Amino acid sequence: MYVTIPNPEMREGAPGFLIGASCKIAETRLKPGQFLFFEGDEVEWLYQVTSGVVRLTRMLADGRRQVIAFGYPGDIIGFPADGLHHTDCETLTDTRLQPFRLAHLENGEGDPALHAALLQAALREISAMQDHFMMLGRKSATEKLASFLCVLTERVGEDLGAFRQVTLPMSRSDIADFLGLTTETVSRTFTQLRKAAIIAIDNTHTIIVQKPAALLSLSVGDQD
Amino acid sequence: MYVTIPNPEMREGAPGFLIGASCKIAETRLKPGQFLFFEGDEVEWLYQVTSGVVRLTRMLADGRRQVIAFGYPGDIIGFPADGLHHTDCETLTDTRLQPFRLAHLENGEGDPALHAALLQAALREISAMQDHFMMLGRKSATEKLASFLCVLTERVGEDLGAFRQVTLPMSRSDIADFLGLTTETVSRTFTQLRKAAIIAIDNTHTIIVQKPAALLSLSVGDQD
DNA sequence: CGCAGTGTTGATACCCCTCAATAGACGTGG
DNA sequence: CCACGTCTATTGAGGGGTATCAACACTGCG
Repeated sequence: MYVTIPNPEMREGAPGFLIGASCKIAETRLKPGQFLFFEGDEVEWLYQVTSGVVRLTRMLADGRRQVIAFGYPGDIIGFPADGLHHTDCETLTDTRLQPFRLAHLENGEGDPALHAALLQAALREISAMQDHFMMLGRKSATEKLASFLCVLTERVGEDLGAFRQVTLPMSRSDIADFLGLTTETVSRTFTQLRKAAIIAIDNTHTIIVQKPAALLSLSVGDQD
Repeated sequence: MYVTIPNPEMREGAPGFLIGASCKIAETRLKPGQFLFFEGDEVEWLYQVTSGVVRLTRMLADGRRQVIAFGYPGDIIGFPADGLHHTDCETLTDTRLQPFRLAHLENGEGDPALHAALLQAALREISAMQDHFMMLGRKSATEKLASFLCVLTERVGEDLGAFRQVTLPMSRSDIADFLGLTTETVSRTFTQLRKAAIIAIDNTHTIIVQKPAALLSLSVGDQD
């Protein structure tokens, strides 16, 4: 999931869950902090997140890290290049995953609907990553964090009477490495949004959006 | 083409040219500055660049632009999401393109080899974009430009006795919008590399790499 | 020759990073 | 239940890298 350009109509749409008839493989269950695969591993399975959240990361030789994406329910992860994983994948919460054979993407294996769904997921991934380019290359810290919160609130937020609440299972440094910022800047930007009464911070990992419209404005750079 | 992480072994490899038996559609020829498609257009064709260079861009409402990729010979462009293009595509030079029906990616249409090749191209695209995330999110201006020049030199550079020469058909502002910088910073960084005698600038669009090793060092942040 | 577009260079501002200290959250063990 | 240590998050001070604004040079073309 690339948390980038807020869109009230949710262009991407939740891909829905693929319960192909030919899918007889049992769901995988993982506890927080477990690794599903590492960069360089051979790809045998794709996974659709059923519940929970995972984090895809890539490292530079000198230790700099980039969080490539967060995987939320409905997202399909594990697409290979040249047969190999090019990211690490770690769970952030209790997570359930539905595995699919890579062959289902590559040749369908007798389930054209599943094949088509996996291919569409890969293509949507490309488009979503393009949004994220814009985020990383062209947006300010405030725009980045506002976009991040907008999209997450829209997709996984819970209604709370007048407001909307969203749980952030990832650390500040995960958010920073996703948005191309430092933890300090992320923290300061949270504080700034809180002081502007746009959000409230119930606890570190629970955000209440008090002014969704203002947050959306900030995310597209209307003002700052 | 995502010009990102220099790799002497060229992990991605040139995808090679797909001259599927079932491909009877004539090559498309375009002059510089022509548009192949726009964001929002319906996707009917994928294209493999045969010769020339194209530029894929995406715009923000306020005019900020992100160059998503440059398409060099061998690259396949035009992957849709939800049936639509999500970038504009403009030629930078005289360009020849081999069109492929989208259906060849979606269901093979009787040519499994072509189907597989197009799918692998899409998957490699995902991996290459992940490299570009690292570039946009975590690299300095010098590292960005050095990486850019390293990869381009490796892939489309010409031997010139002891040195290597590369032609840059794109403008400084195209490079800036690709790397998440301003034209001024790109220009200054070029000057800095020239003054360090790492590159020579024959003319604006022709670079001679005098110290490839030094350029590679800069690209991975060994020193600065 | 003159003009427009592109690229370079300079001066300055400011956003974000870096380094550092403090505060808060969480788990463990007494 | 509290004391303690560790890890994460917040806040502060200061500096650096890149953007911004502006002027000038270069190139191509009518």
